[in-house]
Amino acid sequence: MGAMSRESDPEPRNELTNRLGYLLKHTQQRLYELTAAALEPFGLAGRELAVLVVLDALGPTSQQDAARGLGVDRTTMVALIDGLEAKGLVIRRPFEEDRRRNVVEFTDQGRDVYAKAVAAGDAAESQFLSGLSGSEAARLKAALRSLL
Amino acid sequence: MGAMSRESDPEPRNELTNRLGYLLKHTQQRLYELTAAALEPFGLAGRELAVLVVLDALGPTSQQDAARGLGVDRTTMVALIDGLEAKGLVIRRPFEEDRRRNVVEFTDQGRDVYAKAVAAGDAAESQFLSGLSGSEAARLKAALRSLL
DNA sequence: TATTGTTATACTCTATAACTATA
DNA sequence: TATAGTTATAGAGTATAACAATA
Repeated sequence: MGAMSRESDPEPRNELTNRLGYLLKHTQQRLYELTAAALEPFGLAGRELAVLVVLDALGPTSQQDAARGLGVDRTTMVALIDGLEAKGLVIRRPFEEDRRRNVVEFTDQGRDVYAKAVAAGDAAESQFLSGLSGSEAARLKAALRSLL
Repeated sequence: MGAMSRESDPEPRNELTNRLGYLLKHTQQRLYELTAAALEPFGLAGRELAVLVVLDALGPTSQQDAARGLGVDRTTMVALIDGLEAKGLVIRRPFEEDRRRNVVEFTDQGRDVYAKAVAAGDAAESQFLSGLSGSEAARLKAALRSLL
């Protein structure tokens, strides 16, 4: 068995799995795939649910603030809101006190879909974390939070 | 202070920071930026170092196996090896026992740059983790590893 | 028939620059 | 002068499809 005979052993990775960058990237990717599958019945992408979570957290909000809350550029938020609005989940309203801004808020349908989608997302997250104990999962989140 | 006055409070995020997907994506992104800065003096991108780590872990390897080890498609690996070969860090050799394959291996310069770059990458990772205790950091890695 | 490397191509996600309107 | 939203555009990073050489 020389070094060229690894085709029967696709995952040695002893070194890679000690690298934080590798671990973060691949866990993120796997959770993203799980979440995408869980959200598919609602016609929502993972990042669309993230926008709705921000809107829910902030209440009726300008696109700029929503973008800041999500950590993306405001030009990126335009396209995200376009998509959510096309699906009838949010609406843009003019903001009278500062007419440069829009107010973005849920539609009734949006609230309904959001409630179901966020539950499905949470279930996917729980399933993803099912190999960890409750306190291990909590410590994982706490550690990540403190790194940000 | 209505909901539209958040421009002075760019990071409420009480809900977002409880979502694992958000935490993973953003910690990954921040570490990636730190690592990219640390590797810049060596003319290496973060994912190029990752390829070199795989090559180091596997020894002289086919492109296909390197791709599997990194979790990318083999067509993606072609471009990555192209870049590393153009920088003189690795070479492709024909593999006589199976002439469909290349053997990819380090050049002398590649070994040298790799040693320095991986040290710089490790330093960036340590700095990123400096807010955690040693055992917290170890538990974080262990938790991520067990999720994969 | 299956696999390796390659190319051409396209898709997703994101940002930068420039514009309009408002402040 | 500065900010909010928008558009056009471009750049990463990635994958799919199709091909030649080889097994």
